[in-house]
Amino acid sequence: MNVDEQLAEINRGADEILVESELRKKLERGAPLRVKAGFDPTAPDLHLGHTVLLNKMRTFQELGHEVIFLIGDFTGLIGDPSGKSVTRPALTEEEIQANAQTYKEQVFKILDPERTTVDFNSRWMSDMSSADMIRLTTKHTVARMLERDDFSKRYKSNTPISIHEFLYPLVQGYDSVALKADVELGGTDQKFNLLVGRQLQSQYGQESQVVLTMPLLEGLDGVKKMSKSLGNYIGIDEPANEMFGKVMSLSDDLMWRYFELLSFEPLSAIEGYRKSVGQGANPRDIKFALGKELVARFHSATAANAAQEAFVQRFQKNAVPDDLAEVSVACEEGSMGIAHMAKAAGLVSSTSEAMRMVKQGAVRIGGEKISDPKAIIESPGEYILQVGKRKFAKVILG
RNA sequence: GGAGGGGUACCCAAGCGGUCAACGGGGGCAGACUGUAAAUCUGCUGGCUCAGCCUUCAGAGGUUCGAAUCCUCUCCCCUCCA
Repeated sequence: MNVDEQLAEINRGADEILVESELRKKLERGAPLRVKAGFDPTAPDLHLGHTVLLNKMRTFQELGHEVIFLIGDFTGLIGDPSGKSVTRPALTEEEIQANAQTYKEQVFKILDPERTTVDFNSRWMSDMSSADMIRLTTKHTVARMLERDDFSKRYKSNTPISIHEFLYPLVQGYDSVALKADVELGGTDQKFNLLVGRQLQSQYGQESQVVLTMPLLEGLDGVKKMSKSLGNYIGIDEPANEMFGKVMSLSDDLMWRYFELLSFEPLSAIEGYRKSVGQGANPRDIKFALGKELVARFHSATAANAAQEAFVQRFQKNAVPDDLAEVSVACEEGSMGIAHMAKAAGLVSSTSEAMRMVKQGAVRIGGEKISDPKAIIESPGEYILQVGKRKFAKVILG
């Protein structure tokens, strides 16, 4: 692939490339580039938001470059303040190790293991002497540090900034020095940190890395960025049906954003989808395609078809799922109140909630709606119990 | 070290002696509708042996017939001054 074609691939979906002419120069040398991306070890599970970046890393691999998946286990001790207006609590050593392990297990669903180096920045940071750390801090100024958006905001509004927060960009930047990175990828929220890397490299006498930022993927709510802590995510380890269902729960508008950042389909195909919806096609069917593509990527094509089929059965035809969980509920009195049964079966978290569900008409037994919160169910017996549209169980009373 | 402002349900945020299981918003859940777990509308959102009862308003005491609301002490957070 020639340089122009490579650049086009690299550009797809990217927010910014700083500086593109430098990237071109690096590519023209023909040697594999060292492409680095750092991951914060806070989230134990990768979600689709992370894969925006991983997909781009994969693109580099396909173009023959070397990718370094850097786990910021040392920086995790600091806690990146990016995008937050408050200091984040630092993680413990144990938490970081456990999370890092999970990362390793998951990234190869997307990345090619042959062309990936997994590294930890504690490797060079843990043993850095205090003197070297001070030398590192001489490479940057407070004024420049305060250029960073959230620092300057906090500074102006008299919100505290801890000294150690200044170290985060410096350490991340130093990682690029230690790794002699040619390119660093990151979310748009990482732009400042990535640029510090460029600066430090030249201070340490290296050629500066090229910075490539990717947009942040919005979570299921369509507003906030996808994150584990906000609960608005689709994890790449989730069961196929769950993943498919979550894709279907995206609003029709948000679906396009997901196509843009997650789909591997050519841009022209996506444009075609847009047109067809404009001409009256059901957005649901386009969402099916997206759901299938993603489920196929993380599970298999078979699983993707099954997931769609299950979805159609359950929500379009109101069928009871066939992979019903069986729950045995002990009952000595010969009968049991509906609310207690739902609670015992684990479909609701409290009997109070069960009562509410019944009053709202959300509870069915064998397809029959139960409207009396005090309904008595005979024991022994087997019942298909349903709470809401999504929670089912085969309850064996006895 | 000094001065001041705060800690209320999942989150934000009212309340400032009884009518408070606690306004409002967000989130979540449910129902209706539908072209989907989209959108929209409506309801619910501490627990229980549920027309009743029990435990909540940072923690511990106290005043009172009665406190989230008043008093005392403790813990935590924030701002300003030094």
